[in-house]
Amino acid sequence: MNRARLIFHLDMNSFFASVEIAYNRSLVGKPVAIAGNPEERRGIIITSSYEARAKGVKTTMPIWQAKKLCPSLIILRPNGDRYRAASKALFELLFTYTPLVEQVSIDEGYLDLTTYLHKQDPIQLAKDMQKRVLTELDLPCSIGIAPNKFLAKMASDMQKPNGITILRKRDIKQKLWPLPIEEMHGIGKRTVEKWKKVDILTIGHLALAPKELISKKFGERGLELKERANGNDCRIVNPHAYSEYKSIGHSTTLRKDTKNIQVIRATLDDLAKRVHQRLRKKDMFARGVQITIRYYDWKMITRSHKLVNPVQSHEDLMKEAKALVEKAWNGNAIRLLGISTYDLLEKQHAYKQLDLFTYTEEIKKEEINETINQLRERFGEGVVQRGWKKEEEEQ
DNA sequence: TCTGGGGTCCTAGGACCC
DNA sequence: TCTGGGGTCCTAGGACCC
Repeated sequence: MNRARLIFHLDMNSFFASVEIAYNRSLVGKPVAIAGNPEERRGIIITSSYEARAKGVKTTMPIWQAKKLCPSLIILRPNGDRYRAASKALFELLFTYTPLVEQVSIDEGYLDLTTYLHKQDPIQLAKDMQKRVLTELDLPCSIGIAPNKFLAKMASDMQKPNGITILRKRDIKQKLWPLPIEEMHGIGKRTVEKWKKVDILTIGHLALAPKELISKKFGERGLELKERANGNDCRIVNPHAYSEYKSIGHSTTLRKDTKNIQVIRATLDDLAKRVHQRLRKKDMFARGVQITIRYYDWKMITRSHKLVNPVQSHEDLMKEAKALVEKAWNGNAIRLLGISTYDLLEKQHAYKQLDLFTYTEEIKKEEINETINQLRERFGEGVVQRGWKKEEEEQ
């Protein structure tokens, strides 16, 4: 049988807020929140420090509501460059332990330390890692230690901030199964009620539920979750997973819901420009374009289109997006617009593909010319010309 | 004054081909 | 007159996560 693995899940604690506090030590111990434009309606809480959370401030809460709960709340605009720089430093640090680091998002990742760790105590190793992140980057984190990704993820959530939690398979009955079903990673608030309806209220209920019931009500996905609830998860730690972009897009909530075609067009143009800039920066082309419309009533639709030739330019993206929006828009007031690209190709592959296209066109032309020459040789100029003429007429 | 913006993955139906 | 089944691609929608 396979040897048991040793997987760490490292999760930064209120990452954006912690980075801001690391930059400005006068914020230490204060309720800090990161939020979008406070003057506009898109001003929602993105994340907040533990002092703010203690007052009830939560992610996605509108600013005015957070202020009501915590009048002394210090609100900061997000500073993406800072967070990306901190994230880069974090993962560089993690890579000093093992090359088997899989970044999952800007602030969390898995490490496979199975071969790295011969005799060393995993808890000691985690303590060392956590201490280095804290002293070298001024940032707090929690670490989960387990034989697989799912258990490591659940473990890192159990103690925050600055926790280290070990979750062995033999611990799951006691530590994992009592948790309410909504705390299971992979079960969101949209399906909680569906689980509860069949009397699955805890992770333990899921683990012990009859396979037939799960399969019937929740399909393949449900069976997979049941396996995980039993502590089984054989997904590997893949260091390349994060860099392989599957889609690149932008979306924006408009200042006001609108039916104004000029506003819609200008917004699309801006989105197309930004998507183009990101594609160009990554040297990528897209073979698919998708638009998103969210209406005033929160109803959302998407329309997508596959392309024969990969695109990257602002103009091409705008052309595709505009056509999709014009076709899909039902005339109701629009709240949000988005453009996304998918089926991405790196530049050299895109060129290869374009070249191949040109190449086959060339071959076709050559073949046709050759045929004409052969006809000329056999029948003389007149016949050939009549032949071409005839074809044109038919078309 | 309810509810951002970046993503991934899964499902289901229809078209089309063999 | 009736009429299989599998595979792939495309599209739309939705759940979920950070």
